[in-house]
Amino acid sequence: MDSPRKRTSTAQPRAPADHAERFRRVRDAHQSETAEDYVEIIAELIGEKGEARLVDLAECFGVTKATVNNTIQRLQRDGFVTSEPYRAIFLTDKGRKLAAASRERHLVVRDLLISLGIDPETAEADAEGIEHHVSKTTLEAFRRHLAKQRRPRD
Amino acid sequence: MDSPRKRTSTAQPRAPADHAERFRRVRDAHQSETAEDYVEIIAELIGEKGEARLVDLAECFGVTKATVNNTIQRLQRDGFVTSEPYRAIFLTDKGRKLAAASRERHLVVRDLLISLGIDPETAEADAEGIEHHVSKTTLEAFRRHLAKQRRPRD
DNA sequence: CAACTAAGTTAGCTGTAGCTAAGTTAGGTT
DNA sequence: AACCTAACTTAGCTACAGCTAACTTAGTTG
Ligand SMILES: [Mn+2]
Ligand SMILES: [Mn+2]
Ligand SMILES: [Mn+2]
Ligand SMILES: [Mn+2]
Repeated sequence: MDSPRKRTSTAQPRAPADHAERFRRVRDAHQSETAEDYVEIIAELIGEKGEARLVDLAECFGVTKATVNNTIQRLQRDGFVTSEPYRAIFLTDKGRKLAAASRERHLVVRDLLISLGIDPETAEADAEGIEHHVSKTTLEAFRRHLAKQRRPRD
Repeated sequence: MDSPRKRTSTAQPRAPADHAERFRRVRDAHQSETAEDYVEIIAELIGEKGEARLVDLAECFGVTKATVNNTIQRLQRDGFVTSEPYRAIFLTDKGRKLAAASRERHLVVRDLLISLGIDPETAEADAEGIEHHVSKTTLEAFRRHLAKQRRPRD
């Protein structure tokens, strides 16, 4: 007598306090967040050093190797990476796709912040959190704004 | 032989892959997030209906009453709210302060998104997640941008 | 004033994400 | 070939944040 998951989905005339759906989306974003950051960094490491080792990830995220190990197992379970005991970590196709999209979005968010006059250091830091909450629509708007900036008078 | 918390803090010449600190900040933001959203909504409910009831919060966040109950206990433990069994929930001074700051920031973030041409619906939704990752510096830049927009030629 | 119901509470479960401590393995050095 | 050590794994813990199911209370209503 309590399950809050269903929502009539009939696109009602504007429910009073329709906060719930928004908060649900934020919670969803938090779920995807770890995967997005991991595959992005893994792709980066593979690009830079040829392979992604657990110890590099630990250093990169500022967590212990044990934590990374757990996370990698979850990512493997969810089909983003493959890895055999004591070996490097690889991306699946699904992982590579997510990595590419995440990287793109990350850069757009960072550049947008910079375009608003924020210093690159802060922009990079804030982008790391903001990126996961930027919808397709908003990302598009960010891209448009950047394009406009680049050629002010067209 | 593994604790990743310390960082020499000597402000080194730019460590290679200084990602760690950024991710730490994102994790911190996630910790404060629940408190920020709750006090904001509680303040809103008190403003609108005179009091904030557990059942309203549950509806608002789209979670069960049991979940809200847990959260309120944590918020009480952390000094943001007071509440006695079967009674309404009130904000402490600390809670009211956090609520005011959160609301302010929320509005700035939302308005900034709108000012970039994003529809209010999407802006509101994305702001709900983004707000928690916007630093003081970035918030200031957002405010500046909004001021500039409002009076285009000064 | 009794009874019903909505609101709130409690107990007990799940999964994520972090940690420490202790053990194992792979691969380079001698 | 043996050995060291860094890399990795495992086990076992914590807190947060969600859930269901069952229970209790407060307040309204007949
Ligand atoms: Mn990123
Ligand atoms: Mn990120
Ligand atoms: Mn929020
Ligand atoms: Mn908010």
